[in-house]
Amino acid sequence: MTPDALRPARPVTLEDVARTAGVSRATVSRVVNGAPTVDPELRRKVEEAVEATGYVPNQAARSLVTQRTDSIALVVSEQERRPVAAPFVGRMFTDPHFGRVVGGLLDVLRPAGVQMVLMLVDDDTSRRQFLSYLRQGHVDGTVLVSSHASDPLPRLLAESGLPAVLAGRPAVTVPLPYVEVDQRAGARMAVDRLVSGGRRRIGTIAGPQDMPAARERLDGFRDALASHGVTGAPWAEADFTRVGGAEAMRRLLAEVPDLDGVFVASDLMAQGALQTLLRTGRRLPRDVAVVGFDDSEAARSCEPALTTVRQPVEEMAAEMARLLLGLIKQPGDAPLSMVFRPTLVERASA
Amino acid sequence: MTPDALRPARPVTLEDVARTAGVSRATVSRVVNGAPTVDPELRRKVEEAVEATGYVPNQAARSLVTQRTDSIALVVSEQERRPVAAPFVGRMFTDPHFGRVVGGLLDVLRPAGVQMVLMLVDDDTSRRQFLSYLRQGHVDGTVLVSSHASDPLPRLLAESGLPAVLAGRPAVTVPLPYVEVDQRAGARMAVDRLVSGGRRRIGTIAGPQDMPAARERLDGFRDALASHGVTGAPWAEADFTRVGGAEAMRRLLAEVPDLDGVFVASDLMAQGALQTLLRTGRRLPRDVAVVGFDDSEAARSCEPALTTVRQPVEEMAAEMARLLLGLIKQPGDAPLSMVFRPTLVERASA
DNA sequence: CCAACGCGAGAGAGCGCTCTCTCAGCGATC
DNA sequence: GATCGCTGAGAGAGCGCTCTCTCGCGTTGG
Repeated sequence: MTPDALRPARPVTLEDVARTAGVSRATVSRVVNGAPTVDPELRRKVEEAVEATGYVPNQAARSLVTQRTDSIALVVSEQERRPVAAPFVGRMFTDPHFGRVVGGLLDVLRPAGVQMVLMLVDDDTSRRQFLSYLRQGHVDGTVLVSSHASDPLPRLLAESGLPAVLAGRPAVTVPLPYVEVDQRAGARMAVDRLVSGGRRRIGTIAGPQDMPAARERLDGFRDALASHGVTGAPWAEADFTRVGGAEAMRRLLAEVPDLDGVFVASDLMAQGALQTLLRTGRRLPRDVAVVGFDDSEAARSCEPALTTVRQPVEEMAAEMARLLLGLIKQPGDAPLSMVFRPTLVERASA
Repeated sequence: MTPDALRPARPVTLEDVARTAGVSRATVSRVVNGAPTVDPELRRKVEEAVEATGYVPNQAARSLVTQRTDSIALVVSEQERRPVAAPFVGRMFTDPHFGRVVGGLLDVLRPAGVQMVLMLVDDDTSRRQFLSYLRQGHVDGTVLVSSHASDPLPRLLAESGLPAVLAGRPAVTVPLPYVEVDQRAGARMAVDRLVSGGRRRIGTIAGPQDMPAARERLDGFRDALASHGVTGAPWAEADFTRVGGAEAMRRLLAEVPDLDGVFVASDLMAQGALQTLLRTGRRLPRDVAVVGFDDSEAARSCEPALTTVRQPVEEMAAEMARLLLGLIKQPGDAPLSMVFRPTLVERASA
C-alpha cells in the first residue's frame, strides 16, 4: 500500500463511484445510506465500486444538506480560572470521575458513529463562543458537565431549544433531562453501614451546600439518622477537595472528640479526613469508621481502603448519551431524567 | 431575549447579511475572513449587519470549499479491551496525566479557534474507522497519544501523509514529530537526589521495557549510577500500575533486603511501592528513600508525599498543539520534535 | 386490452460558503 | 488626452452531497 493510495490527489467522490458502478449519483447515495428501494443487483455493483475506489462520504458536504453533523459536544463548564493558581485550563479534566464519564459516553456514541467534540467553558468569552458554535449547528446536541451552582449554561442551553442532557441535577430547575444517582439513597446506605457497625456518635462532612448533589447527601444523611432515632448530628462543610476534607475533619473532631463514625460526601474529601484522623492518633476503623462517596480511584488507594457509596458513573454517562441521541432523533420528546441506584462498596474503613 | 431569537427558524446566512448591509456576498465573506482589500466604510456597514443579524458562518459550508475543518483529532490508542476486566472503554481517560494533556492542548487550540474531537482506537474496527475519518478530511490533523509499543498507528499515520504529532517518542521510528521529556535527564535527577541524600544501596522499578520511555528511564538510571561508580544495580519491571509497583517492590526487597533508596519510574507505581515498604515495616524516608516520576496528583496524596521528577505535561501538550497547527499551515515543513527538561519536585519521601 | 398503480432509478436543484474572474473607477504616466 | 495599472467590489462557478421530483417500466384489475 503506497502513500499515494492512502492519500489520493483528488479524493474519491460519489461521482467517481457512480461512474465506476455505472449508475447515477443518487443510487450510490441510496446504497451508502441504506435506502431500501435499491435493486439487489445494483446494490452489489455499487458496493463493489465503493470498495474498489475506497470511497468515504464527505461529512462537510453531507452536513451542509442534512443539517446534521453526527457529532455532539461534551461541554465542561468551570469557574473562571484563577490567573496564578491555575496556569493551564481545565481542572476537571484531571478528575478521574470525568474520565469515567468520557468512557461511558464513548461506549454508546462510537457504535452510533457519533463523534464527540470536547469543549471547555470557563468565562464569558468561551461561553459566547460555545453558544454560537451550537446555534450554527456544528454539533447535533450537548452533554453538559457543570461544576458550579451559579452556572448560567443550563438555562441558556434550555432556552436554545437544542438537544441537551445534563450530568447531574442543576441548581436551577430547567426543562432539560439530567442523569443522576439517588443521592439520598446513597447517604442512607452509608448511615446504615455505620449504624449496623455499632457506631453511635456519627457525623458527616458535606459538600458545598449551594450544590444540589451535596445538599441531597446531607439531607439523606439526616433523614437516615432520624429513622434510627438520632437528630442534630454534627456536620462540617467542605469544598469537595482533599485539603478541605482534612480541615473539616479537624473542625468536626474539635466539636465531637469521641466521634466514632463519619460519612464523608466524596472520596477525595474522605482521603483528607483519613489523614486528619490518623494524624490525631486514631486507629481505623477501630476508633472511627469512615464511609465515602463515589467509589473513585482514591477510595482504593487510601490506607485503610475506603468503604464507599458507588455511583455507576459509566452506566450513567452511557444513559446520557442514549438520552441525547434519542432527543436528537425526536426533538419534540419530553425531557425524561434518570436517577440511578447507588451501591455500597465494602472495604476496610467501615 | 426570547427562545426564537436564539434559534431562528431559518439560520442567518451570508446572503442575509449582504442584503442587510447592501453589499454582495463576496464582500461580507471578505470582512468575515479579514481580507485587507475592503473599504473601511463598507467594512463598518458589514460588521453592523453581522451584529444585527447575529450571523455566524456555517462551518460545513466553509469546510466544503476550503477543505479545512478547523478541528483536530485527539486520538487515544489503547490495547484492545479485555471483555471482563474492563466493561467500559478508555482506561486512559481516567489517568490524570491525560487530563493534563487535554488542558495543555486546549490552552493553544481555543485561542486559535480550533476544536478538538476526542477519539478512541482500541481495535481493528475503530482503527479503520479512524483512518477513513482522517482521509476524508474530517479533521485537519491528529495528536496521537499511544499507550502501547506495538501500536501500528504511528506508522499508519505517517504513511497517510496528513499532519500529525505524537505524544512521546514512538517505539518504531517514524517521520512524525513528537514531544517528550528528557527521560534520561529525569532519571539522573532522581539518582542524584538519592545519592546526595546518602543512599548507597539503590534500586529501581522500571516500566514495561517495550516502551521507549520506560527503557530510557532505566538506561538513564544506570548511566547516572555508573557516573557515581555503581554498576549492576538491582531492578524490577512493572506495568505502570499501582499494583504492579507494589509487587515489583516485593521482588526487589526479596533480592536486596537492605535497599535504602529506590527510583520508581512512575508515581502510580511509586504509590504501590510505598505501600509495600510500609507494610514490611520500613519507615520512610529514614529506612528507604523513594523518588517517583511524573509529579502527578498521586505524588501529593502519598504518605509520605512523594519526591518526584516532574514533566511539564501541560507545556508539552501546548507545544504539540503548536507543532500541529504549524504543520497544518505548512504541510511541507520538516517534522521537528521537541524534548523538554524535567525538574525535581522535593517532598518528604526522599 | 387498456388504464391505473407501484416501484426503482435518474435528473437536477440546491445546502452556504469561498474564491477566481471580471470589471468599474480613478489617478498616474507618457 | 488616451492608455496603463491598480484597487475595490460584484458575479458566478462550483465544493460533494441529499432529496424531491419525474419518469419508465412491469404488473394488475376492470
